[in-house]
Amino acid sequence: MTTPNDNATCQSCNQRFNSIFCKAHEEHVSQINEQKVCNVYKKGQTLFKEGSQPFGVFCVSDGKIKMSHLGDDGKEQIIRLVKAGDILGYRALLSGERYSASAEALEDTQVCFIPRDLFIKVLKLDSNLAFEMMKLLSDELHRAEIKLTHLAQKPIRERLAETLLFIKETYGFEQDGQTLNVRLSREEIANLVGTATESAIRLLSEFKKDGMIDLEGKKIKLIHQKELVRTANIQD
Amino acid sequence: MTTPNDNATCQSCNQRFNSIFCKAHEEHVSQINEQKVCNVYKKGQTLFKEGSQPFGVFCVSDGKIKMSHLGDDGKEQIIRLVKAGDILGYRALLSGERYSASAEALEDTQVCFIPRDLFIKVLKLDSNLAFEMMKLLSDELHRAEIKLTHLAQKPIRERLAETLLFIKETYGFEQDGQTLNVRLSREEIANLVGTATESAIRLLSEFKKDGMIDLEGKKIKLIHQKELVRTANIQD
DNA sequence: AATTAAATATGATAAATGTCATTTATTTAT
DNA sequence: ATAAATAAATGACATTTATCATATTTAATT
Repeated sequence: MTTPNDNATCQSCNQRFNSIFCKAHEEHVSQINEQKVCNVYKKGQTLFKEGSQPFGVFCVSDGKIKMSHLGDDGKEQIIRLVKAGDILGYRALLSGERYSASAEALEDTQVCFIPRDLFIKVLKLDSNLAFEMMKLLSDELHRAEIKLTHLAQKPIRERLAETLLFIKETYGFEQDGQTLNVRLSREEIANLVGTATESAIRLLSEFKKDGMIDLEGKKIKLIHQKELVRTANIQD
Repeated sequence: MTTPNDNATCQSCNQRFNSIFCKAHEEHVSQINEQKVCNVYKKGQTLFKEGSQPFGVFCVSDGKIKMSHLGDDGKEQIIRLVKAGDILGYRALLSGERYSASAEALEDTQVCFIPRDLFIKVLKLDSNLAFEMMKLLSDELHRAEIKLTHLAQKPIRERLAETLLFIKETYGFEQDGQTLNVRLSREEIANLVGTATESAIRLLSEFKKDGMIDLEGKKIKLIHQKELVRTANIQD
């Protein structure tokens, strides 16, 4: 939580026009405002767990969250990185299923909870919101399909480079314009890439040796982005 | 096209209540009926190509279609199997992007085309349809995320078994109750699993030797499903 | 500050999977 | 029906990646 956020009301929320609610009718926003329940999750805290019942959606006003599946052998696969302005928990809700992923705060995070019935009601009344929701789902589906293809076809080196660039796209840089604005363990990076922790560590070291990145504890600097892009070998 | 289908009108279409339009208002169905353009695609024909502009959505009244990405090195990754009652082309349309996948008929297929503006208009007016659409997108997203996790974590043997079961779920069996009701090349099966063609071939032979399946040209019989399920090692 | 625990790093090795080459079978075209 | 082309099968081998062991560094706890 770097930027302080007045999320006393949804109307005055920093993320008001940086969210799925950007085109929602004012009246609906105010209804959401009245029923929302705000909360802070400390780094490492769980918002919800795979297998539990969704009772609404979460709207992030500040902070960072990872969403992940637990694979059969207990290995975590991170499927989404959530940032301020994003909502989460909608997938299971709209499918009418239990959560298929868990959500955990990557840093202290401020979140508002919107109850199920209200969210559904507003979605029904506000076609702008409904279309934004469909666009969000479609975009996520696209991302998932691309990732799926890359997991099937691209070597780990390329996927790691791509992942670093994806983290940058999501969370951006710190003030220095180089350091990724999130702290992830090597294991988390591996679970994002879809590889063994040791392989991720090894390749990060290589990337450093090759002068593409710099490592300092959990800080990762992208010092030669062009080369990273080339390494990622992205066509789409 | 095994079952003959009177798709003269959407109202009388076999798939009327087996599609996303099941809960749509009659009036909207009739509007779609008036503007739809029906078409037959022969086996191997392309409905649309990755990179081209979507002008509407396709609704399958009979037949089978594969949707696939072309990976960077030109290798096909099959991301969806489409059957009668399904719609396709909605992902790109709702994202406002060009197609990110190509669609090709796996057998002679009957399809109706619904123009973009009408589809959007009906989605806007018919909240039941909009919710069905969101559910469809959410379900597809779920599937993609599970697949992504399995690609990252499960060995090919398990993924192949899972794929065979997935084909069964999608297209079912022939009259004998054992033969998968679709003809796919070994290469296509590999591109569904996310592996090299030779690996798919080898493992299919093993499955046969192990008595789980029977192979006869492109016919695949699941003769010991229980064991296949065990091999797939599915937890979710 | 000292101790313990956890995370990161690195080497050695094994296992999984892909690639290439070749044979055999099947399909398609003439 | 025969030839040509394509797909399937199989072996040999190379490459990639995971696993295990261990060392080193960093962070957490007393």
